[in-house]
Amino acid sequence: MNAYQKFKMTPQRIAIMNCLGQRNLHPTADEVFQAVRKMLPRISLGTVYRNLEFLTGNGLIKKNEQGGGQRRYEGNLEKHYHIKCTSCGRLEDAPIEPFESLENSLEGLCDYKIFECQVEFEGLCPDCQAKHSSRTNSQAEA
Amino acid sequence: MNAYQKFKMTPQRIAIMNCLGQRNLHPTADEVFQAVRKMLPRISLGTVYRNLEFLTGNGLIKKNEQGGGQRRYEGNLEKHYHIKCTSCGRLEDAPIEPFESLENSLEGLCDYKIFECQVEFEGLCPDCQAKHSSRTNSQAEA
DNA sequence: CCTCTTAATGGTAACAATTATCATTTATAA
DNA sequence: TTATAAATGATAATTGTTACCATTAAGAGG
Ligand SMILES: [Mn+2]
Ligand SMILES: [Mn+2]
Ligand SMILES: [Zn+2]
Ligand SMILES: [Zn+2]
Repeated sequence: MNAYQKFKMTPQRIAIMNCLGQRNLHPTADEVFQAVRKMLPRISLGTVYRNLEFLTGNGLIKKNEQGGGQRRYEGNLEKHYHIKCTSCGRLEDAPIEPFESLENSLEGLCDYKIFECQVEFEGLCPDCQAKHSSRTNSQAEA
Repeated sequence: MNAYQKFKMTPQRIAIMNCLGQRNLHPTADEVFQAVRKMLPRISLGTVYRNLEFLTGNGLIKKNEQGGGQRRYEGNLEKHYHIKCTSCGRLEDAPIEPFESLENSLEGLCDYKIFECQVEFEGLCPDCQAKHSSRTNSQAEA
């Protein structure tokens, strides 16, 4: 019995899972809503929020709460780090393995019971670097 | 000339800075508002937001956008990691030094221009551990 | 001291993301 | 079937944040 079948998977939940199935995709609730309503035109945004929460709570997807803006969700359950573009908000998986030593580094150093360690690199994506340098150039020209 | 004096520091801005002066304190905008209005009863929440943004933009304080909930601010400008209690939301500084190797680990591995690396440990604070175990106990008793 | 100019403020309305509510629909099981 | 419970869609409410704008405060000459 696969983990999937332990839960009541309604058509709405399946559609949401499918939308998150691909790797390195981190849509917001509204982006999931827009994608899913192509298959289920009558689905409501509330149902999307409710089920993103349900699926997260049951460990079928992951919620990404970092970043001031909207919450993001993903289907990639493997431990990994993220890179965020501070200019356009783009979020993607970082192409490195998690640091074993980092995860355990607080052992015995504080009274918290640590479960997880979120790592998010911040920088400029290639597109935004291009935009930024072209803007600098045109300013120099003017 | 101290960095402070390069900017017009209104009484409101000074009060906000004072509120953030202590280490290991990460109040939300509203918590800053509540604290500051004890000194300046006529200050408005909009002014607090506006100036938290101003002070962040000028590097006098730091904004903490991680965590789904409210934004948090702090006066501690040194690079450091955080621990967040997933139960009560408490946020504090992690008692370890940043990992040099982590910060540079993406060098040459992606096309982003990386500036920063945010690290946030997640777990249960001592208080919430106590609450949680006492609840478990009373369930066992019942 | 007066103006003039500009920046900052307080108060409030608008906004966007998320959550709550509730009547209706759907699934499950006696 | 009928009964029961869970999930949904539609929409209202809430929350954190931003935008707006008339008023106030601060400087810079004169
Ligand atoms: Mn990811
Ligand atoms: Mn801190
Ligand atoms: Zn970008
Ligand atoms: Zn706690």
